[in-house]
Amino acid sequence: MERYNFKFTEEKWQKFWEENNSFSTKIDHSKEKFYCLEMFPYPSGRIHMGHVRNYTIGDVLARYKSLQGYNVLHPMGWDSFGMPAENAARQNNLDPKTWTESNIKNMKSQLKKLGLSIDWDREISTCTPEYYKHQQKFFLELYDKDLVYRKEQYVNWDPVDQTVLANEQVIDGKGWRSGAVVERKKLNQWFFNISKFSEKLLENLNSLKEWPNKVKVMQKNWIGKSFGCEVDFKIQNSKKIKEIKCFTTRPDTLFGMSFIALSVDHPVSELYENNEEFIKFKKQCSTTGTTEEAIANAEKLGFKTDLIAVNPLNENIKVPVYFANFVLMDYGLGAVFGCPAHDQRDLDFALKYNLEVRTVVRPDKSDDTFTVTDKAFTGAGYIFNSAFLNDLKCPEDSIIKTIEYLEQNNLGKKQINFRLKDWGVSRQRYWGCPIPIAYNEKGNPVKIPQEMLPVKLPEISKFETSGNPLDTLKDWKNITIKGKNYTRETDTLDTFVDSSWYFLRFCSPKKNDYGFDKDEIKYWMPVDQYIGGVEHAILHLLYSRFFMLALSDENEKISIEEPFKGLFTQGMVCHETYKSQNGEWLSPDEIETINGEKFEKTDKSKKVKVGPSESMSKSKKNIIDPENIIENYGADAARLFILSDSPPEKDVQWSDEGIASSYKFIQKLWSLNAKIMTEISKNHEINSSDKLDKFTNIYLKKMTDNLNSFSYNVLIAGIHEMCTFLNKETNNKYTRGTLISNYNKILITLLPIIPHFASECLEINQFKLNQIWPRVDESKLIEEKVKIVVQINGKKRALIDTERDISEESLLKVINNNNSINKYFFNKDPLKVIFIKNKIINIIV
RNA sequence: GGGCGAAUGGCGGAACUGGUAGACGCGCACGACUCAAAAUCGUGUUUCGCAAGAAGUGAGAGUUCGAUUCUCUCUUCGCCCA
Repeated sequence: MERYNFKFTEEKWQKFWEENNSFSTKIDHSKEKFYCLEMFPYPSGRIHMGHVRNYTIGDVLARYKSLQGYNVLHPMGWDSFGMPAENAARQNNLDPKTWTESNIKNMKSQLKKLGLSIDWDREISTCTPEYYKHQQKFFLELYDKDLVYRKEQYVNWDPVDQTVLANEQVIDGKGWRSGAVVERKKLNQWFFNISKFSEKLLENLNSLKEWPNKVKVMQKNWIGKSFGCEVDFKIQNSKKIKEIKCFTTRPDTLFGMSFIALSVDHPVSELYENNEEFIKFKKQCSTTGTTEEAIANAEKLGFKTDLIAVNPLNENIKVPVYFANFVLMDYGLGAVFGCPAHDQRDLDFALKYNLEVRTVVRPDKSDDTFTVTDKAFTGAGYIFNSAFLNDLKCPEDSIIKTIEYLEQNNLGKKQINFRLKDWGVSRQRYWGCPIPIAYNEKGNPVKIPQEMLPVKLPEISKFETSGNPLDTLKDWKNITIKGKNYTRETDTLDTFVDSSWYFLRFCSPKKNDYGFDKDEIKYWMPVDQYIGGVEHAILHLLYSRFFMLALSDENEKISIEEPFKGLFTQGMVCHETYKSQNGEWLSPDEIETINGEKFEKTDKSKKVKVGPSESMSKSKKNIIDPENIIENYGADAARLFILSDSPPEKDVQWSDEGIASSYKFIQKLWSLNAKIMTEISKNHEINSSDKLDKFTNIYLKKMTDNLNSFSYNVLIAGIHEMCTFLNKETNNKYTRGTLISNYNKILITLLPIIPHFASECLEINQFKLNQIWPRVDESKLIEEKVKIVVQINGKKRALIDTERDISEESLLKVINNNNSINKYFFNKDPLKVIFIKNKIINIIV
């Protein structure tokens, strides 16, 4: 028998699918639709194992749903704007467009080699004007709806690269590429008013039944709804400032207040504009990063003003007002009152500046000795030292009571606050979607008229200077609209905008006059199953949800609020890490294993240090190139292995043994196929079909259940069992008809996982290629013989074969007559018997 | 510090609503084929024990006839937020 030639077979079927447009889809109202989407890739040039895993999981589902008779939409595209293209262009002296396009070409051919059931007619690329022109229209649409606005915001500015850095690009206060000390700079930026939908985005999470709970929790925390109250503090000694409003979630600790802390950007700061000490302090604050974490970890610093604030609940408590580095203008009102005893940050601050620490909550009502000294008490308890609040249960009763009092006396009001901030979408970069805005001489923005869209990115041959090339392209930058002169906005949009609506574009990728077609959307949306990495659990998913709301709000064209009905987050692909004796990272193909020990390939006297298995990354060189794997083992083996070792939602370890074993298993299935075909040709007429029929149905049930629950690793275990069983069982001389009908069904179940192999087997066995997922015959699942566990005092003592539905009495009779069991309760009367039909009997003696 | 989740053989992992713990794979051992090796096929493989048997799902308690599964406390690890 010939060995299975994966190279020949895989090429053959990929060609077949392409020539027959096997996966191209259109609306078909006679069928139920299924929109299966995997997060589209950034075209870095080569696919990595993470892609292989992501797209294999999606492909198994798409092919399975398709076999079940659904009209499946399974598209693919490219998230092709973004920084790596600019970096590569600078390094290699070419332009981002050429670089990106050639990457797309490479990656597309690599993806095709995986045998994915993708409708390539719907391919989109976000860096093309055909895509981003619609995005510009959406931008203006949102602008008209007041969902887009401009404001000044601090950014991380790299003075060498002349560019804005994202928080994660700032390492130890320095730019990740230039190494220059990063400055905080205020820039005018465009924002999407995502916070308008805070409540809706939070509330709708409840409707997402097919999302992993942890993602919903993450989003909930990110939106961060908090109940609290706005409190008005009278300022005693200033003519200009009469009052400062603070937001707090703990108004019940007001009696413990000992200072007020303001953000350096708080309006009150105008009073100190010319104060040199204050200017110095403000500058010092600007050296701490912009992340909440950086601010939380930084030493608490303050600048004392001469203002004195009065406690609204007790006029005798008068406290100083500080500017402090841990208060942000973005949160609440940029002003908080400090209660050191019950907030660690406030306590750190108070201890530093020698402020009073007044304890007002204690864990126990009667504990008169409880006082906070160096550790803030934030737990639940009872209020004391607080006049009319004394002895109230804290926090549940005390907060309500305080807010009631403040509202009744016009001293403050109940307030809901969200942590979610508006989405800054301006990026000072070239390789992104141009923002369709221009400015007049006064600097006021105007929309680029519809007929002048798209605002195309001007082509450049290479990056010469640092900074954004759009700033220096005068021909592009200066424009005339209706005879008047304007300058263009030179910022481009965050690439998260590109990916916030691409799933809509896939429904009608060629539509020219608008981003999507409402009939197509109505049929295909929402995405039934979205699959991707958990690293996008917050931003990408939240932004996409926002976009759906922003577009459907006041827009009767579509009435879908949530874009992704089901979400599945897959784990990462890991590999062992290797280091040479002098501590350099080594890649797996620089290693050779001799007698279970690992050595450097180039010098086999050098032993290699094996490190823990970690997510594949360039920096640790623990990367396996999927293209090599496909070349050496085939796409089916790669697909099989990436699914077989771990549940898809958990991390999987790539191993040489594993992929080799999958490869061997396919060869084994190939021999099995040959064996069965030989048996079929013999056409025996002896055996009853019962045993084989039963097996097939049990197998089918398992396969179907495991596919529905994403238990792909268990599903593959089932295929192994099937192979072992059939190898033995086909010796039992079944009739031709029995073998064909059972084996045909089994081959169909292999189609989603190893499609090339299964298609080839179907074809050479002369089975039909277009078949539907086999139905489970429930009547065949019933066993007439069952195994019953016999327990004595809860301990398993025996396993007995009986006929189905045996009664407790008859079973006890059998047990009493069985010497190997009755020895365990010889001479003792059963105290109690627990009997579960067809399962277990437990005798207590 | 808060939230969420996890912990099962040498390893990756199975176990439906509480009912045979360790499916399946890797690794390992032995055997067959071979002059030999590779490949392939077969058998075995939680631990202790020659065996009968006993113990056993991170640790400790609890509920139950019965707990990997439910409850509580703790430990370690992972992720998110701070």
